[in-house]
Amino acid sequence: MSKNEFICDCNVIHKYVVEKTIKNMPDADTFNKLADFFKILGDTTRAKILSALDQNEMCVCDIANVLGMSKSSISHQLGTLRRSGIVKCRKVGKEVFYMLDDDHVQKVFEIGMEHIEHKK
Amino acid sequence: MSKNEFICDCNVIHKYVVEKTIKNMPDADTFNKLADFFKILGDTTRAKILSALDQNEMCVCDIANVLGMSKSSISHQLGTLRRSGIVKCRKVGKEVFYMLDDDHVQKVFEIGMEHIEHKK
DNA sequence: ATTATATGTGAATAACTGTTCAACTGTCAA
DNA sequence: TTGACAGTTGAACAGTTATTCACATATAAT
Repeated sequence: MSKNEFICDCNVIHKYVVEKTIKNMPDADTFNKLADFFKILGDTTRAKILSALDQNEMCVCDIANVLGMSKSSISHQLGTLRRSGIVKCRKVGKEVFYMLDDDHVQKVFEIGMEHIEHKK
Repeated sequence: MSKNEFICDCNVIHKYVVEKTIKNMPDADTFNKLADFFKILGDTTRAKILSALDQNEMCVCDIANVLGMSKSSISHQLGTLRRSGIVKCRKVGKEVFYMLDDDHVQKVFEIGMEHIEHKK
């Protein structure tokens, strides 16, 4: 395999490792979904929302009060979380109660916390 | 507690829940660090880099080839990962070999993957 | 010393994202 | 029906970020 078969502007130093690693890499679609999932968690506001919902289901107004932020901002973020399948909601009269859709989120959170603690 | 004690523009509907949740929320610094950690994982390029490094330690050039991207781009991202304490490196002559710093990253990745699979 | 190669980095650009604002929908109560 | 309120949403703005480009640094080989 010559250097010209590679897309990038490098020489190949460790051909075997490169080829083996390429072979074992998940496909692009998986990485996109995975990155999108972590991107959702990678925002302070959304992280706080999820932490709050991990304790109780709550309406938009409650969450806004817990976080000390506007309803609009929270609603936008809840929309993002809902479209990503991370929270779901139920409507009761004028209010909309949000809750975690999935317990994977909780697990990921816990390990993230462990990481933070470990780095202190 | 009157509505005026709250920062946001809402009335409080479920006072008990709000107060209890505020009491149990981790502090702001923790959320910032947690969000920063997930933000790092929430990028396709960095996710691919970490997935590759989970298989082998690799030099910048190898990673660039595995991902089909420029050395410069990869080096920038590795700098970000290094400054976040997620990867570390060792220098051997002209080459710099990168590796995962911490096995928490691997765990988080696995659970993220599970989440993706679960949602299919 | 000079050259080639591996990597790092600052500046610039383009794309993305979170919050605010204003307007809107839908529901309840009078 | 009218008013009040919970929530949603689109547009705009400001801030952030990923990649590219050009150049700088460091090491090895000649």
